Amino acid sequence: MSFQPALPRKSPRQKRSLETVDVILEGATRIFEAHGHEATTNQIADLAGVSIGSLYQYFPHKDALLTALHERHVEEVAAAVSRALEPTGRLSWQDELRRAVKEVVDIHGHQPRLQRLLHLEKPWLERPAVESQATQRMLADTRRWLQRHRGCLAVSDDACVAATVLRMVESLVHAALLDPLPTLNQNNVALAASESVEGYLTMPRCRAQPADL
Amino acid sequence: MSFQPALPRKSPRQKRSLETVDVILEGATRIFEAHGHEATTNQIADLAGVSIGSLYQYFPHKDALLTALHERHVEEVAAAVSRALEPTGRLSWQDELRRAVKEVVDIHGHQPRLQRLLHLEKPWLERPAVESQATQRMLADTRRWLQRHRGCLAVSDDACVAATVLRMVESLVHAALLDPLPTLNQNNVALAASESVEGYLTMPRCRAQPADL
Amino acid sequence: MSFQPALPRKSPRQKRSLETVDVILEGATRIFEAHGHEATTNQIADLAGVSIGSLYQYFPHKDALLTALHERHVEEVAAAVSRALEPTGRLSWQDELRRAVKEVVDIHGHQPRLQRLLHLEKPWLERPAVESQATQRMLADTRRWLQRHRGCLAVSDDACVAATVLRMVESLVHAALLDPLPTLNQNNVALAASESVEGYLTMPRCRAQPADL
Amino acid sequence: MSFQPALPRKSPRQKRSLETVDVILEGATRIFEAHGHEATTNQIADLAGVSIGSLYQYFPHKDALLTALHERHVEEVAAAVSRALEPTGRLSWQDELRRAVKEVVDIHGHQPRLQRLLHLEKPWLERPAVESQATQRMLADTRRWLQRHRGCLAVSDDACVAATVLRMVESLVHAALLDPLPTLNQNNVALAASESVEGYLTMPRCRAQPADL
DNA sequence: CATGAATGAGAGTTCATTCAT
DNA sequence: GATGAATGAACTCTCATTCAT
Repeated sequence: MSFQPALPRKSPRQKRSLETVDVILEGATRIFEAHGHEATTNQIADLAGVSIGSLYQYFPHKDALLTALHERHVEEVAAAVSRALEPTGRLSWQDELRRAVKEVVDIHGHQPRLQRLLHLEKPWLERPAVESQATQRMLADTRRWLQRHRGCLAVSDDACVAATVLRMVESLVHAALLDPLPTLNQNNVALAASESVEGYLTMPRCRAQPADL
Repeated sequence: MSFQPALPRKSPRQKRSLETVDVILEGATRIFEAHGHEATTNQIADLAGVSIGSLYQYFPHKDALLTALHERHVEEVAAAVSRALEPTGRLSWQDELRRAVKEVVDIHGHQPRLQRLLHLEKPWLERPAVESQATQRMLADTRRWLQRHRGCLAVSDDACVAATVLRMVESLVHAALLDPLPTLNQNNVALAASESVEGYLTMPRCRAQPADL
Repeated sequence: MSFQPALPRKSPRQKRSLETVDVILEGATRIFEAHGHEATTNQIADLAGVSIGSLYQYFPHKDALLTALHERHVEEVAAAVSRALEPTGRLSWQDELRRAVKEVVDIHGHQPRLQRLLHLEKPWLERPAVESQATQRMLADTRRWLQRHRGCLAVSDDACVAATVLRMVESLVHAALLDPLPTLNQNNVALAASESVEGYLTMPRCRAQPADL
Repeated sequence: MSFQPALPRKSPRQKRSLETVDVILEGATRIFEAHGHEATTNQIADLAGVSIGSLYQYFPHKDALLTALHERHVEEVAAAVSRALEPTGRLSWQDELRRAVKEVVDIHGHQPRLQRLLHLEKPWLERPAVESQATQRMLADTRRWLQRHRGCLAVSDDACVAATVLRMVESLVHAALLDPLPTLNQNNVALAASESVEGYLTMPRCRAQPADL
């Protein structure tokens, strides 16, 4: 996965630089996961075995670390979704869906606290191009998948449904992993999410609008 | 709605005290909404028009403010859901559902950033009893509603479905308000959420488990 | 023991007032002993079962509490010394001395931390008249005792020797109680102090001054 | 005198760091002497001409400054005593004693208020190893001195007598410097202390225990 | 390029004291 | 007189960031 830190002070062109960036992000992952937003840049540099000065060589400020981690995460999810929704020919649309959901659940299981942080801090981070690109890719992949199965699904507004589906999965997964209820936790999110989406995609689309809301 | 601040240093017994607590939480709401976790206790006290000392007389530390705000929010949502899901006789289950979703959307529309903050910090706040009580109440209300409409819905595992439904609504609403996509934003969350839930509740429950995931 | 608080805002003329003052000083003793200078006026008022406002009715500021406690202590020591050094006729001067030392040790054993605080903060407290009076009394008592035993002791400069003797006892007792060494602690201060004084009082007074210091 | 700050956050490895530590302790000495425990970490940093951040890089909290100063003081006294009690061959034991006492008096004359503060806080400071080592050294030096003069002194329990002697000197010096009486002040402590010790060391050791105390 | 000592604005919090009730 | 809610100056300590070495 080719990766560029957000607004890097200096582009890591040499091999050692790339390793340094990696080692820093590794440390950042661990420290943010452990301490949330309280994590300090010095802790991160220490854990990474790098001087604080070097850290600031590659990341101009603390949020750049989160931005970079967020990019990585989005890329990872987008890649997984892309893979899972590729046409197989062998699987039913339901199974393809479940496969995709399972991938997403797995990815989010690793660093729940960091995920939460990324997810919720997002609006205040500088959004690098790569982020929306990945999002666009996921939306496009999902739309293609919907179209491929248009026979079974009878969905009219592709774009809107794709967005809703992605959000449903993302949201339920985040919620279940980070704030589990006795009856909705890590073990059954995947099922619940898949079922929700299936239900949503197969519901009768034609209904009367509600009367007096 | 009877309200108790989390772990108050000194329980406010006199009328003046209660007003002080209220005015502080009012200020906290506004400042947290404006500045997120960067909000300063001094800013809050200032906006509330009380001295910083008074703030600390009722809230032993900054997080206690968030805890109290969280309680209030949970109570508010629970009350709204309870109200919306009450038997009407006049409305279809779909309309009752939409009414409830709309309430939830409205509540979350007020202070989106604060909501996000509460959501982010929640797992590290001291959870007061009232919180889980409200959650329990919502779950119970939802189960009762499911049972009332069991004719149309044919749901087997009440508890699990109720939790999933609540989570779907909460999650989609949060996501759409706080990280809107072009095709899934404030204007159509309510619809998308209602549709998702409807789909989920009406999907054919009997299916073979997937083969090779 | 008739007692007047230092600079009382209002003289406690009525019985209830006297009780209040007493109860406050009781609380102050316990809190200062437990927390040293960190003790807060609110803690003291709480423990005394009195409102903070009432405390300030009788003691215009925090140090006034220490001043009052110091007075009480000095009075107590002076009274004990006075009693112990009274002519008995039955006891040798050594035994009278030991009796006095023992009294002093006993008094200081009660609240060592408070004693230390009083002793070391003393120069920054406002010295009420009663304090130096008590000190004068002790010095006078000691001089009288020296004179009574002048046959055995052959002391020339009464005043200076009396001061030194008092200081030796006070100092050794404080040091041994508050910063005990393995070989000089609560159990043997009394003996060590008595011996020191005995040695001092019986040493040959006529000596050449040191040569080249 | 090799010196280590108490529990340093970061051990100063470079020359610059060592200078910083020194300059901070210099400032701390002056400010504590001037203001007692009211001294402010910011005042100290200011006077030292370093930022408050630097201060906290080497001293994890305010008390660590006192701990470090205490160490320095103890080391200084121990070194002085050691030097003064070294065998000379030329001087009588009385003169050696007086020389030692004079050294101790001189050291304590420099920052009386700081000495007092150290003495007051001592039991609540974290005692670094160096402290008790210095104390042990002083005790050992004193015992050796006692033994060297055992011909004149006929002391049986070395350890106990050494502790008592050290305490006598320390205590009298503190008392006279910090709470002088008209007849026992800076000018004659040295004499009074020496005399006390002489008397103590030459008193007849064999006595009957007191009858009825 | 790497290092890590230095920076300092500003955060959270305390507590002696006042004064309206 | 008694109460205790209110005050706010002042404190300790943190941590993102810089820059001389």
